[in-house]
Amino acid sequence: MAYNFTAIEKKWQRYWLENKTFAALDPAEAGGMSKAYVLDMFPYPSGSGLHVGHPEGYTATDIISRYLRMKGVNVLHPMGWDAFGLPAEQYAIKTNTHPRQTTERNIGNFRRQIQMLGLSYDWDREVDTTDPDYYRWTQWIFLQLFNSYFDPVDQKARPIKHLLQELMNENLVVAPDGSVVLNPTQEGMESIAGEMRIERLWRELPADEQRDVIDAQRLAYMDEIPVNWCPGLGTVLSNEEVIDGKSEVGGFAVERRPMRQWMLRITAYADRLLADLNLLEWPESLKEMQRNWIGKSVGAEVDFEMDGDEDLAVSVFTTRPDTLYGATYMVLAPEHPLVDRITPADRREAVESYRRMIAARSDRERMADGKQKTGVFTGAHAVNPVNGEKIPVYIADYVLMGYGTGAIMAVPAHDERDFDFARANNLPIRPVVKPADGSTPPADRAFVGEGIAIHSDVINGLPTAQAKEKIIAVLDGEGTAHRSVNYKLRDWLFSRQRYWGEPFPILLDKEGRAVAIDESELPLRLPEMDDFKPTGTPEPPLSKAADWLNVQRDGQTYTRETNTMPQWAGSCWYYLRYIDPHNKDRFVDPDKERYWMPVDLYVGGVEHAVLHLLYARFWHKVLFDLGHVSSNEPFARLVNQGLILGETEYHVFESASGSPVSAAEARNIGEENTGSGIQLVAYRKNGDEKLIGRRLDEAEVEKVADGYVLRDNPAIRVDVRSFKMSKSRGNVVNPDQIVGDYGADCFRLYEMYMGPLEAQKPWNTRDIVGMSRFLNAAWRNLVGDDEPAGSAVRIVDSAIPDDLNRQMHRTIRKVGEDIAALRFNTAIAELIKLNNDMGKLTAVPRELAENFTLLLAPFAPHIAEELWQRLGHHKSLARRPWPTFDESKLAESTMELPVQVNGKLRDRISVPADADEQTILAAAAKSEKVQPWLAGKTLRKQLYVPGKLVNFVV
RNA sequence: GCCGAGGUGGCGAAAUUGGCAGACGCGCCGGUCUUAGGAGCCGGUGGAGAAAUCCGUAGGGGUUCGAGUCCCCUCCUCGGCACCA
Repeated sequence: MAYNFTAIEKKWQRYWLENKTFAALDPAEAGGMSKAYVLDMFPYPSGSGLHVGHPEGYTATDIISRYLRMKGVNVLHPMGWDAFGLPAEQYAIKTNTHPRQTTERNIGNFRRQIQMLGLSYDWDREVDTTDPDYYRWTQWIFLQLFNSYFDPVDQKARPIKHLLQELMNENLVVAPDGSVVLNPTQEGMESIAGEMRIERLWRELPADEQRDVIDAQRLAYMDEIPVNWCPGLGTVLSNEEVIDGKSEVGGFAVERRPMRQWMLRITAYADRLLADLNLLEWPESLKEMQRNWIGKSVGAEVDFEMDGDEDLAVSVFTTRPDTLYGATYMVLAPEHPLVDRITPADRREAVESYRRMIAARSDRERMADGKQKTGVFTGAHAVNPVNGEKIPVYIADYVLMGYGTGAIMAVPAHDERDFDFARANNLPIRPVVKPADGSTPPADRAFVGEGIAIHSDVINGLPTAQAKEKIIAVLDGEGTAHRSVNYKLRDWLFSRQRYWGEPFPILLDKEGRAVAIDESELPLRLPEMDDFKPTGTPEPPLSKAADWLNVQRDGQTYTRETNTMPQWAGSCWYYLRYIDPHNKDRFVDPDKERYWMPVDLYVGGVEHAVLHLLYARFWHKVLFDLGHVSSNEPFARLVNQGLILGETEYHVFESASGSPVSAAEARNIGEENTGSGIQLVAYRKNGDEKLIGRRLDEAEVEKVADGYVLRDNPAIRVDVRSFKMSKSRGNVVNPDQIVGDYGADCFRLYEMYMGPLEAQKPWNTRDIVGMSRFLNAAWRNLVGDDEPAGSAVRIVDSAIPDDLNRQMHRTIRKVGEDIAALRFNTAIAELIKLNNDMGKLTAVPRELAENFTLLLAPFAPHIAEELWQRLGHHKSLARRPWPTFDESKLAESTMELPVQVNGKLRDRISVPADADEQTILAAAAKSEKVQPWLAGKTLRKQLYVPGKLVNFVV
């Protein structure tokens, strides 16, 4: 009879909640216990509920947490809700319910689903980013950003007060562009300072300008810049939220338009965010994604004077200053501000029409064009500072305004893009670098590698690295170039024109300048509104909250900032709040923070690589600089769980007429939403004919040598693959269903047994039964078939047979090692093996039964607790000592050794474990199966690898 | 195109330092109990072969007594980036 998992699981889930079994101890109570902070990426509680992908990571961290508790470690293992955000609000609008209601309902459903899996969270530490007691501190951290600036000398954030002081005591001065620079007179530059002095002292500035200067230095600042405006969502989006020119949420079109927005100065931290990746135990691929996103490139900015306008120079950014002599033209981004100034009257028409053409094209169309490079001559010429040569200036959309200086020197001989453009416009191509190995580079494309400088005057003969150094030094001396570093990373666009987010703790005066509200006024609550819909314009919904909007302070009228923070704000620091979730005075108590941080293990999906994980690291570093946290990085070790795909599907391609086409004949296989759901589509090789995939039943296909074919038409190859689970594809597996049918313990085991945690793997419901059989067999082994309630009839107080004792110790070792290394699949395999062996006994010795139960507990906690109780214990096993293994019990008295002849296996011999090499070789040579292979041959060598094998070479 | 990860039975996967390829689970085959089996139990299961034996870790080459594992080349799959100067 199968064990009653439903009753058992309910019973123990209630027990754990009522007894607060998994409460983490505060440092004061923990004594000498070591700590472990084991964290899951908290979910966005969507309306569709938990997905089978969520419990994969949650179960992994749960196993670790339960294991560590049994090892006597103080474990912090919390869960919460990232509950602000677009989907809840979109849903609220669609159904005309307040997002607060839908969010509460979704959280309730998520909590129920997560608790039904028996995960050992400390529920007293649950956080919800939409709770005013939580977002009060999100707003507080925003004020920290607002009241700080980045000190470029020390490379760290400091309070804005410090900046003010430095300006007032004239260590810093204000440059013409409003930026803050070191006072040259403080730098031993008095001699030239007199004539160069264009910077101004703080006290010389009018009050308004003083405020502008300070505001421009803040880590949270307002700026009017071109942003990603998404009319479909009625909000702007950050670069990270735009994928292929469309919104990541909903897939709506995004357009560039200038808007005044809150920005966070993450670029100031680019270097530290990049360098500190080396301190982290994270997957290499994920670190690489962050490196790519930060996109550091080291080079030089070089000034090119404009021919005929001595006052005007255009600065270009290049990573290859060693190729300056090969620059045969210059290109500005079409929207570059100097274009109007340099374009002579007779070229205006051509330039303007090109710009109009570019503006009408979407990013998509631009990208689709690939190597087709367009552009027009401006009519102006620039002077190359290395040789005085006059080169034509073009505008072309392959140069981006947003990167570097928005202008390049074009070296077609050594840059692919410049090469393509030069070819298309008949511009000269002049090689100035030759390969170091003396080979001749192909003439039909650019040679982009490093080499030796040629035709380059002062740097002739130098290898690339040295040539770069020297040319920068020479030009720097002439004042026409300087070393420069550029990043792809942009400042973080931090405003959203939506209702369901944290309000900014900011007031705007009549001139639109920002004033922070006092910390004592936090939290600044979202106003209750019946109409929270987007306005259809960039004006945020909060502007409709008339009572809330206007504020009187000191006789002045202010309006509140009506933008809200983006979804990522709350998740930037939630791991800190878990440490001290009910603190009314601080966002986290410093002693507790020091005890628990950094997070020892963080598990979540790779989709957060450049959003959450980069933003959170940035906030953490700011908090660190300001002395609010003790750690430089928040997440010491991070693991990405692999995606769980839907069940494997078989498709045959069919032409429009319905006749089958072999998958071998298909190209560009992809998915398309055809209105009747998502379909697999492809095109016929050597043609444009569109093919549609038709889903097949497993029985209709057959495996052949190197693939699958139609059973009744083996000439037709079949497409076999697993798809990402999605509602529109209809292949989503619901955890409620699985837990109902098989129980939570079985579900947990199956998810962990599918394969390595990090691997992407297809779901296969049919396989679950294996884990169900395992649990039922374990139950039968210990409890028996028709047990009286509460008993464990198959337990005896006798010694464990030798071979089983050895197996038990082996299992204790293997399971412990595997859990520590997150190899849950092989740990479970070992438990199954031990259980299979126990099944051969007529009764199970108590020690074996108890150890097995404890080893099983992290994986299948409900059945383990029940078995533990039936074994006569009255308290939960959650903090029982983890079994220990005895090295001496692992040793066998005899060992079986393979015997090879010329590396091929011929026999296995059994010898005493302590036999010496001579004895073993002699025994091996005598083996009947080995003899024929040695007969008549000369024995050239005999090898004995201790404990491993014997090999004869003949 | 560039970067990263990977390719092992019908399927999911194992395999410390190079040392018995396929642990464990699914499926499948045979047996058993049963009024019944989509339950349980026992046995088998990489391919070919009656067997001896041979062949087998994407393909090709190499190093080695010995290669899934190390080196070189090629192919394929997945993920990321993609005019970033």
